[in-house]
Amino acid sequence: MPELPEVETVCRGLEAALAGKRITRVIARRPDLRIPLPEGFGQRLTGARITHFSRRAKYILAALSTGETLIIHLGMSGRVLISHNCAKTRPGAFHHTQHGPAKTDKHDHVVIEAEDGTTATYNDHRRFGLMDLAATNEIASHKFFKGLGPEPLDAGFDAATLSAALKSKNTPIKSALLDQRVVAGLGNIYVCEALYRAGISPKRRASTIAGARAVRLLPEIKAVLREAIKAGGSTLRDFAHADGELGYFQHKFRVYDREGEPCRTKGCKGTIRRIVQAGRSTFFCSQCQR
DNA sequence: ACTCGGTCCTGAAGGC
DNA sequence: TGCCTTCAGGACCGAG
Repeated sequence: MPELPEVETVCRGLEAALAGKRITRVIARRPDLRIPLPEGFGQRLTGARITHFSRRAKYILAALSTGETLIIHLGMSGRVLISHNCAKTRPGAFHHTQHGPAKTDKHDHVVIEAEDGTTATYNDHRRFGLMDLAATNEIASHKFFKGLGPEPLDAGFDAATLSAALKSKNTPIKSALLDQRVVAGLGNIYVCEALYRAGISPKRRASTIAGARAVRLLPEIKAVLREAIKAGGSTLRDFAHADGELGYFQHKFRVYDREGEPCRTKGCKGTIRRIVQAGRSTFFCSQCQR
């Protein structure tokens, strides 16, 4: 389930592997991802040089020398597998990058090959992900991006900003934080984790978070994201986590997927509960989250 | 304008 | 053992 930290990790892996290189070949085995690949997808990419990769919310943006930007969303099962033509730089930890030609998985939907033989293979068994191409100077007004809220790790995202966004919201805070218009990039896991760290009940109305509770919540959102990026990034040097895995951070979940297990807050006798909010699982401790 | 539920997809896991 | 059902999730879309 790639959320902001996983997407950031994949993005850094792509930057290290492909930035500055020219695309020499594109294979679109399966054009029907969540939305169809754009018209002329392969032709528009082939020959282009990738200037750099960046991330906005859960989207990866690859700026191209052609004036277009390749937009990638990993959905919930999307991965990017990187393989190098040179055996010495091959990570080896992943079966997809063993010696010889990489084995083609039936969910390898798009393969992008660079001039030096480096390939990035987009694999997505549920096809919730997507790729699109748009003019770089129109990205900000592109439908995927125009309604997005602030980046949670930007310095400008402070308690006052969060407060203002929550003030008029009548949904539970859990749902509000999943709303990409409020803050961009959070998903189910990190919302649960941030609320737990801040000691705030996911059931509480978002409007009641504005003010003092937002001051408490804001640094926890930033902290959990930074820690998760660090966990992903720590294994990035060998590109092992350019594939969207959760890195080692999944072992650090304090509430997510821990239903029935004891709360880890010191002195708390609570048990982690699971409830469903807006069709999504929420994990929390009703003892120390108020 | 705002909120909610349904939808897409398929592999994993649980039930009988 | 094996079939069937259910669940997971991000973002969009339509209904209320």
